[in-house]
Amino acid sequence: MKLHQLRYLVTIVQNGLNITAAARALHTSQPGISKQIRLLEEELGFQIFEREGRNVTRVTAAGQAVVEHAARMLEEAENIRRLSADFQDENRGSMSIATTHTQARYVLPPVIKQFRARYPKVDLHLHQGTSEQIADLAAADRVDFSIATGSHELFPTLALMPCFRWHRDIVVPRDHPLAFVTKPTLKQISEYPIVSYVFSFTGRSSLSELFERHGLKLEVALTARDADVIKTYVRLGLGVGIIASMAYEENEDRDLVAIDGSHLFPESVTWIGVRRGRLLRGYMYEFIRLVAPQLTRKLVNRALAEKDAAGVGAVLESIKVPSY
Amino acid sequence: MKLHQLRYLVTIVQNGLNITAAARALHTSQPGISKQIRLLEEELGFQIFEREGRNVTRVTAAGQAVVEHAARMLEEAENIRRLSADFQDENRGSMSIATTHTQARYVLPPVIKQFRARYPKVDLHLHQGTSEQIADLAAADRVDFSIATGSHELFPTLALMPCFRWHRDIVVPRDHPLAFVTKPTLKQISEYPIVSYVFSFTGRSSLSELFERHGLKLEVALTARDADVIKTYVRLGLGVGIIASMAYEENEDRDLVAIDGSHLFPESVTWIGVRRGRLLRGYMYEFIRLVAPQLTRKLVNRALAEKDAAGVGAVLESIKVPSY
DNA sequence: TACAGTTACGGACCGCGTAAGCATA
DNA sequence: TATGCTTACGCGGTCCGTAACTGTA
Repeated sequence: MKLHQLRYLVTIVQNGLNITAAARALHTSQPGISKQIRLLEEELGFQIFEREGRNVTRVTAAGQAVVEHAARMLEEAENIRRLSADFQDENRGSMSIATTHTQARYVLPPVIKQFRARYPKVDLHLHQGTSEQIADLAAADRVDFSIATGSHELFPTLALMPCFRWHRDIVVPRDHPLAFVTKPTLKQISEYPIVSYVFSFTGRSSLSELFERHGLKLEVALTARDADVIKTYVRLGLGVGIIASMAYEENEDRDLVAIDGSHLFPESVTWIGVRRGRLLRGYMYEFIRLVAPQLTRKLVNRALAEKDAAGVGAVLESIKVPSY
Repeated sequence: MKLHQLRYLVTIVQNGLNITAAARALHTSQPGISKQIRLLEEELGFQIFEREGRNVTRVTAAGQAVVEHAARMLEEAENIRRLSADFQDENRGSMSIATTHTQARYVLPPVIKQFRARYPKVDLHLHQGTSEQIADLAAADRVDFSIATGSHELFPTLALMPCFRWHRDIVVPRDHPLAFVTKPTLKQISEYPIVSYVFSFTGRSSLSELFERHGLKLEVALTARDADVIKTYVRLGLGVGIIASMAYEENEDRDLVAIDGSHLFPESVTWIGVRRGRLLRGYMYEFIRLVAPQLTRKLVNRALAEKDAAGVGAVLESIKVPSY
């Protein structure tokens, strides 16, 4: 049993049992992989893959068990390499983040700016996507961090740590009737068409449900994927915008009025997720602290050492999560 | 980074930083190990060992971290090999048990007999010793199972699972005055010298303390390490014996009377311990069930998957532990 | 006829063991 | 002088890439 045989094995599984694809991913030749897998199967004394003719079609039950142990071994090997990188030059390395539009556009810029100033030699990679795309990247271990809101169930392998709480703002043009109301009611808002996020209208605790529960009719003028688009159409007078409070920018949005909607809409929490059991580079702890000062190195380590989401929850239960 | 380099590394640590000893343990040459360690250090970019002249004297902080990750990798590798063995011939293999005299002499014989009948091709190794010796064997991962009573704190890396509860018996010759008392009091017993286990007189909840709490004087005639010796001296009329209930044998001990002492002395629990995170062979699950039917395969797996003793405790909290 | 995997082969590399060298107690 | 680690070197095994072959959609 060799480490690279195990690496081949899990890469084949990750590539949908396509050996050629695995070979490309590993920058090596396909025959080499085939042979090593055969040797491994020979050594273990049982088939890892079921084959139909020449093609690999399924993982056997025994094979599945091997793959799981192998994956854990490779993860530890990766941890040792990260250790090595940290001891060689703790200021050099790379860091990849998958996140949603709101975080990437409004929350992260000042964080990234500070981080870059402190660690100029760290290569940064930012991937923007939907929750599902972020989950895929995280599941494939293609990113170091995931930063998003809600949807805990999409990220079963990560330790999700709360960064900050935030609420919704109602945004209207300066001359809009609502601009003169300090604490509008749902009923007052329902008199105008709504412009908000697509995902604010799906699932439980959606805007639609909220209005319905109050016996109000909700007229949706437009659903968008990000606050920039929403603000644009609010400016055009299409309706009343409901956006994340972080998305209202004092300077750029002077022509709009943001009204605190925390008395109307449920609070949300932005979390940062790291694959459990991972070893973080020194600068990664610093990055987390820039996003969420309450997440100390010690706390993060304890959370990452937990073996399931429930354990992580227990560790983080008592920490104070600031408002944005 | 190669698997065998990591194996060399942890073996050196296990052998007190003596490379020559590690080479002997690994059945290979000392220069080979030295070289591989140097290569590993070169690859990682930092020293794992501190050296004074030519001798290895300490593990560096970074090295310690590497050793820990490496140990986990090797454990997983071992798990894969065990998987392999199980799929090749699930009835063949080996199994080693470290246990105390009472368990080895009175509890395990019928268990082992059944096990041998079911799995004749499994090599059995039984190591008898004190709690401390058992703990050492378990810590060095030299045995598959530890079976003992009390002293949880000696076994931090094991998952300790309760097998059965047992109490103490008072044993006297058939013609002894106490032989005619069904439910003797501590006071009645204190009128005779006591013959019992060495360890029954040490630590908290010891016999001495028990008698003292009741304002009684305890006269110790003899302390022994096992019940066979105790019974022998009880036969000689040296005093009243206090032994584990399992140690009274209906057939062999007809000349003695055993009086249930559960109303006088605290109850004990015999547990079986397995290193957490280990993969067990099929027959090992069967062995556990022979010792303790309530420990199902599923339950054992859940216990072994926990990451600390507290987690194991939580998993096993609700199971019913039979009396012997 | 593409595509995926196997078989065959030569070259490069690498780990092991032996033997000799060096430092320390 | 014994112990323990390093250096040097040759052998054997192994892993890789290329190329040719086989089976399948």
